Amino acid sequence: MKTIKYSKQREAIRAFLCGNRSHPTADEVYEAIRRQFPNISLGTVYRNLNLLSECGDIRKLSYTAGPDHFDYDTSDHYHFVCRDCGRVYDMPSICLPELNREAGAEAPGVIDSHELVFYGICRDCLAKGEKKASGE
Amino acid sequence: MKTIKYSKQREAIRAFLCGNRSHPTADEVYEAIRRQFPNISLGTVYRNLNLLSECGDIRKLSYTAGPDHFDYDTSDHYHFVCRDCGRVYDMPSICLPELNREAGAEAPGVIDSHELVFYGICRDCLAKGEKKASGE
DNA sequence: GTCCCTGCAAATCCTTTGCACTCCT
DNA sequence: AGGAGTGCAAAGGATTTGCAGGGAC
Repeated sequence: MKTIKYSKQREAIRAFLCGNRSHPTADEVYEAIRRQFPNISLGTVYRNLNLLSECGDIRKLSYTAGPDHFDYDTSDHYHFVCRDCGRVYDMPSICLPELNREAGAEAPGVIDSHELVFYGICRDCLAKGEKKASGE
Repeated sequence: MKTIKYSKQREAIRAFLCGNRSHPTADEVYEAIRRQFPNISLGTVYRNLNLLSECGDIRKLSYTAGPDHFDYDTSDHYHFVCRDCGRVYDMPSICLPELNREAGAEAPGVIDSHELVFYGICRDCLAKGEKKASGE
């Protein structure tokens, strides 16, 4: 088991994620932490985000071709991904044990109980799409 | 509406995908088509895959940080993604209208009925993992 | 003092794009 | 002829990695 030493940069990253419910990307974390540590590098942010997710302190969400998102909430919950803007939302309070049982029986492997993702278009992007369509 | 002209490269790509149930990546398509058109370029493969998916002839599956996968089967069905090897599998014959209704009611947007993805570890990778674990 | 962590830059992976040329219609 | 399609190479976004110096223990 690898030893982990204290670093104030890592604690700042952890604290930022903890107080943030929006599943920020590495770049968003970088921009936020930079206000506190102007010299921090993006590489360090990536290294720490990966470290924290390997420890199980946070979850790394790789659900699109775009940038990964990071979630401080490691409890079981599903996500919704907007195909338009790439944002990741929590799927509120949906618990589907019968789904996992039913799906698990036919799946080509073992499904992580909380690794279920719905894809669609979020309300923000729907609103923008309608605005654009009516304007043309 | 943009005019689309015939190209033998595109038809070869379409034919390859049609006869392939494994959701190949652009690179896998490239390697396969190269046997028929040794001078085809990866850029052309990407352009045609995007063109075909814009036409609705195929589906582009962007479910991980790794390479996208392409699916000739455009009918409604769900997918399983292996977090280990990145492969995409079909979820066989699972139809969950009650899931879409229940989930849709609380979702932060409109869910595409067939855009539901289960993440986990596939049987192949489970087998490899066990082999590696027992060997150490 | 040792080893982890950092900042920086270069490298990597996947995908898109600009350009000159070719092929379809 | 006109414009879509091609091959090639360069550019692009996101992430990882190598290295020399700095900090935790």
